[in-house]
Amino acid sequence: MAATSIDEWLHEVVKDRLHATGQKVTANREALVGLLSAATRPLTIPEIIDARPTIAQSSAYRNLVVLEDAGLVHRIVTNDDFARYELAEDLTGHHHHLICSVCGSVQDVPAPEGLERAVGVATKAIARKTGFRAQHHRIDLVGICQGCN
Amino acid sequence: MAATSIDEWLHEVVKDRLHATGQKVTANREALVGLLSAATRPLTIPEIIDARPTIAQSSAYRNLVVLEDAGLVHRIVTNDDFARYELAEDLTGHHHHLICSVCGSVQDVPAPEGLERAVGVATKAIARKTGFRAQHHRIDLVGICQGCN
DNA sequence: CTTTCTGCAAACGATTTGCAGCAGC
DNA sequence: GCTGCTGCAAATCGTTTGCAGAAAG
Repeated sequence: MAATSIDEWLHEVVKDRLHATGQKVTANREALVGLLSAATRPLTIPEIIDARPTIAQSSAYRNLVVLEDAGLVHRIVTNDDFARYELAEDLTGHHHHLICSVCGSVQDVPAPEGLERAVGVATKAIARKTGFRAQHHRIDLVGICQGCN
Repeated sequence: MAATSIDEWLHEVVKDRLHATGQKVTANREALVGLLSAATRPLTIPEIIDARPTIAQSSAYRNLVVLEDAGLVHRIVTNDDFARYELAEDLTGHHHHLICSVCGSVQDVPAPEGLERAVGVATKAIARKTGFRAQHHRIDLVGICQGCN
């Protein structure tokens, strides 16, 4: 089965950004991007290793750093034991996270437009008052996920 | 010099909540709350130990867990090396965080009213769509602080 | 061919924990 | 006085790193 055009586009982007930072395209790196791209939520290292046991844990950590430096991957830290990784937002679209306070799971949710507008307004007001120049923002809803209800 | 009435109220709350969870009031615990209450931003363990070198590091970690379980303290994890601690929001008022991507510092900022309203609307819409029942939210602006400009 | 990646195993470092003595109540 | 806190030092565990052989370009 041929790859979809979206996958081809993604692999093109991966190649470009890796080369731009002087890195090579390898099977491990493509597998990592493929995994993250297929997930609808940020993944932990154990989840990644479970899904691709042939990737050594140290290689996973190392490559996720490389991919993050290349601007392809974003690392998220919650109160959970493990960090989580997702594709950069310019590849997935802007979104926020629903974090379950019971089971610790993290779920993606598209950013509501009204909320984004309000953040923009607030950001400007804060810049005026404090001199803080925001580059981006992060909104988490913490609560109880459907599965834990 | 007598303690201010606010401090007395705070110590009363600390006593009540510690007792409610079967814990004792100790000098270390009061010192920790006092430090966090005086700060206008969440503090790291090194900052806390610097300010009160008589508290053993392990006691600081242990007591912050106790205070968190008592609902007095809130633990925050950023991408920085250390976790940060602040008083629970029902003691300080609802606020958000400005996180500097250069120096890693974290600064408190009061929650703008319009933004809170938009979050409330978005939360309801998300609950309807996904079944996620939000208990609270967290908004971080990531950017460059005044000092790093 | 040269440079960079990979896997293994060892190192690192923030946080946690066991234990013997001290303090809250 | 009994229970639970404190400090010290050792253990834990997610993450990072050194090194020798393998792959990318």
